[in-house]
Formats: sequence, structure tokens, C-alpha cells
Amino acid sequence: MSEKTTFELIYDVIGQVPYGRVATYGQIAALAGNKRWARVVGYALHAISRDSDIPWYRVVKKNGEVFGGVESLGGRYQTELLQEEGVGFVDGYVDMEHYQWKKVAF
DNA sequence: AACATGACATAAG
DNA sequence: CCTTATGCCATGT
Repeated sequence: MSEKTTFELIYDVIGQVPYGRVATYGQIAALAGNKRWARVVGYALHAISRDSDIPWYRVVKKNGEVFGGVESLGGRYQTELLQEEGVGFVDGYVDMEHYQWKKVAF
């Protein structure tokens, strides 16, 4: 059986998020196949190993908040990584209006 | 199988 | 802005 696991589907989608853009948990879940996997997306991200190629930092909450909030250690690191890619922030939250990844239908 | 937990989302007060 | 409550689903015990 070569069915992909839920985690693989999720990692697959996260890997599609382009440079300089972010996606929400719910968005990742929906693209992975089930919109209700938002929490599982978080679980999957938590399970990522350090030297993984997965761009975990491009995943944020729907309101633009980063992991743990901008005041947390991880949140500040994530904010830094995203700003390096040119993602704009407003009061500690990602400017979703301009930087959320919109998958374009070619 | 039951229960608790979690890097979420939405609604309500 | 805050807390509760509910829905959701994969994992760990």
C-alpha cells in the first residue's frame, strides 16, 4: 500500500508555499484534502525534525499570528525568518492581506 | 476502546 | 481584548 499518510499530504502542501508568502493552518489543511485538519497541521508541524526541509515558518494562524505569538521565543525567530523573505508585519502579526499565499489557478 | 492533549477555527458572551 | 464552548482529527498513554 502506497497511500500517503495525512502528515505527508500536509508536508507536501507546506512545501508548495512559495518564498516570501505564508499560508494558514486551515488553508494548508484544505489543500491537503480536508479543511478540518487544521489542528492536525499543527500537530504535524510540531513533529517536524530540526533539519527537515519543510518551511514550517511559512505557516501562521488565520489572523496572522506566528507560532506562540510574537512575544515567544519561537515566535520571534519565525518573525525574523519571514521578514528575511520580505514578509510584512503589522503590530506583530503578518500582513495577511498582502502576504498570504493565494494559490493561483493557471 | 477511553481519555487527554494539541504550533487550529469559529462562535458567543 | 478576554475567556468558554464546540467541532475537528491524529497521537500518546
